[in-house]
Amino acid sequence: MDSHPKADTPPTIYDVARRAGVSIASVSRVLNGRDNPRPATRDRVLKASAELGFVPDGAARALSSRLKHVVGVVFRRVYGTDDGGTFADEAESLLFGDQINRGIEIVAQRYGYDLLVCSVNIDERTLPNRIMTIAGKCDGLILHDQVLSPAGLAAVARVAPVVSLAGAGGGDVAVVRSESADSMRELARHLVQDHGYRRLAYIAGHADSPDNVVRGRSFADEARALGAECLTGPAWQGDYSAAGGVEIVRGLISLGATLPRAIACANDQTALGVLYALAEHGLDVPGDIAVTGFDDLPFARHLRPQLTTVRQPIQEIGAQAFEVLHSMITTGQPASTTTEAAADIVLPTRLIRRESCGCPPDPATPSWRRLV
Amino acid sequence: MDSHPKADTPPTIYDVARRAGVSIASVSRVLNGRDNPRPATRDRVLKASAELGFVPDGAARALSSRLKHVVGVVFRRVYGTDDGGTFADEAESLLFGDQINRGIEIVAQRYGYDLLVCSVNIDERTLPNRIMTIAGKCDGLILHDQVLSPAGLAAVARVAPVVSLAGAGGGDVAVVRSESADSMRELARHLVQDHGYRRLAYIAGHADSPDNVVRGRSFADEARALGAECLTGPAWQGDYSAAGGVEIVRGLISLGATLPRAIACANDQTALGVLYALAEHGLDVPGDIAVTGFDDLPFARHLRPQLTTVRQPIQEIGAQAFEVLHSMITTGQPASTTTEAAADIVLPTRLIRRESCGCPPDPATPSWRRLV
DNA sequence: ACCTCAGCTGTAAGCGCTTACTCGTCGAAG
DNA sequence: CTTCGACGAGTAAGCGCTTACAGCTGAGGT
Repeated sequence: MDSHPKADTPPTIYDVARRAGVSIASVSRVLNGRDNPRPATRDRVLKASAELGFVPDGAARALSSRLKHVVGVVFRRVYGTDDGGTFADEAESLLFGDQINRGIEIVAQRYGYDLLVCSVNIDERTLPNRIMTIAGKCDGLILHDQVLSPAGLAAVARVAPVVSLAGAGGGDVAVVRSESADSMRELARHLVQDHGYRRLAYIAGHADSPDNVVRGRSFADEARALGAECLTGPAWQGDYSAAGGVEIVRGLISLGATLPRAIACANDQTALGVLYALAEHGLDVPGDIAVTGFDDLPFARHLRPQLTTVRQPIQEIGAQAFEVLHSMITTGQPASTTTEAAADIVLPTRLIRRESCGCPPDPATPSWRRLV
Repeated sequence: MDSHPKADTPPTIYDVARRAGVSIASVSRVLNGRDNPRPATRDRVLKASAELGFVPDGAARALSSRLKHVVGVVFRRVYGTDDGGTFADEAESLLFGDQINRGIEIVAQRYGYDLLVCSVNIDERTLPNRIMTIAGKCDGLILHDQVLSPAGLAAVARVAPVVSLAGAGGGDVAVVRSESADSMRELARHLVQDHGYRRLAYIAGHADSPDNVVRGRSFADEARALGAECLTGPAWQGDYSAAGGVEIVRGLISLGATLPRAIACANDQTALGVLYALAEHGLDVPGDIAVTGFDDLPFARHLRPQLTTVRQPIQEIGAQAFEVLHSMITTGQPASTTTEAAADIVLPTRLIRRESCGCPPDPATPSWRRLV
């Protein structure tokens, strides 16, 4: 341990070079694992570097190598509509987004990348600017659903490689999403054929979410094709939040509407809200009304009743997103499977039948929420 | 909208300068809001920049200005011990850490900073290296509790300004934490004097967490000073996780030990586990045994019974951490309140009396978890 | 003993941007 | 009408690193 008069400025590669008695090129080579330097040189450099506590400057490295080894991740901060306190902390719950980020991070680390995260409030005025700033600080961006309009997406894509999650893609924007149509059709079949429900409804998510559109249409089409009725429309327009689900059910009930026998929700959170509102009015699920979600977030199987839902490989989505982005970064732009358009990856989903649709409970799922 | 033959390389400040017919210096000045350039020049630059879709390169900017406008945030990824599935997804719940990050982010954005986040697994071999890499990519670091040893902390602090959360500080490492001693003493008084419990226990968190040590000692000392008994020691050594809480209670019960009348836990998560294990054995809380937590995470008031706990201003901790770090970055190192040692900020906490200690329930706290 | 070639190491040219310093220019004061 | 000052704009010097290319050294071939 030596202690040089602790310069006010951190040591640079020059300091290391001087101390080791070599050129900065050699230092760089050693530190980057090139095999040119011979052992003796390598050792001296390593020693000097350690003694100085040298840490290469990321900015300089990035500028020189044209690679920052940083990917930007932008997701929407959820400010749930405050429903009198019940779901006021919904924004604080771990949702979809955080899990995807975890997936991204895990793979990113394997490639030596770090995440520059940025949660935005959708109605921010300066949003485009902020995203551009982020873009300047990383090699590529992964944008969650609902953070930018297709036009905005295209604009960003002109600046850096972009992967959009479950959002609108096209142009140079790659997309990673999960299958929605088949599983929603399967859900409709399950509800209509297996349980015999004839009157269904679909509570939509954000109207401009491609995923939501597909889910709603597939579900409704299949249900109707099987001779069942499926309510949709403005009265069933949610916003992916639990509060939204509560709103809709309360509204319908207060209007004296006859609720359908089964309600399929655009996502688990909405289903959570629906479950709450239904319980509030003494309605039994699935006895009186069946409810289903989409996502299969961890809490889905801890609810009472356990939520029937469609499982998305959430972390896998993040992982895939990074893989795609990484290939775009290294190969230069669009990175596609084989064609020359941007990639569009669709991950498989699976219908998870639990109690809320009317199926028997799974005794193998313990839960403290069922006990306390 | 024009579309130049889309160069394979993004436009630089030179391209903008050429297009606007000015020097790069002027472009830089305009883009950085200096007021020198006169309106006419400014407009031409802005126009050219917009047409080209120019976004300044963060690395170059950082290298030149010596400021990256990025702060690194490192926190521990929780891989809860798998308790047979019940708490297997504990790691996936939004906990303490995420909320702090939110707080950091909010303030950081105000200063034009972005977050480079990195969740680490504590037993990672390459941890020090990875943190050093992160350090090279940002202007300063905020390290959550339990990610680095004091020695490791000191090492990183030699490379960049560091703020440690609720962890060990000292040297050049600033610390932001919340008050623990007073509130734990108050809790002890409440349990002993208000409720009349004579046999208490404290389930500890990680033994090397300064916060944990203070909490435990304060609680035990006060309880004993009031003539009550307070169990501590190896049998009560938890690890801040729900699974840990379950473990301890189960162990004690299976050993046929007589449980104390009240159990104070190092944090809410541990309390959650304790509640679970107690319910598992048909014990009533607070009827048979009172249980308290620390943190006041959102779920605390949704439990049945509602959890009595000590509220930490979680987001505020993050916000303060950024403020401190920011001043360290701008003023150069240690940034302290007045002295010349690194800052040590202590935020106030508050005892929240709810049901689990024996107090009457608060009817004003609605909760879907209490309904479903 | 000389030449060749291979393998290290050093030299230097940027990477894209900020900014001190210099140079013009134009308006106002003398 | 000359001189000075203020201010806008250009020039160029880095910021700390990577890397192509040049230079040097010694081993092996003839």
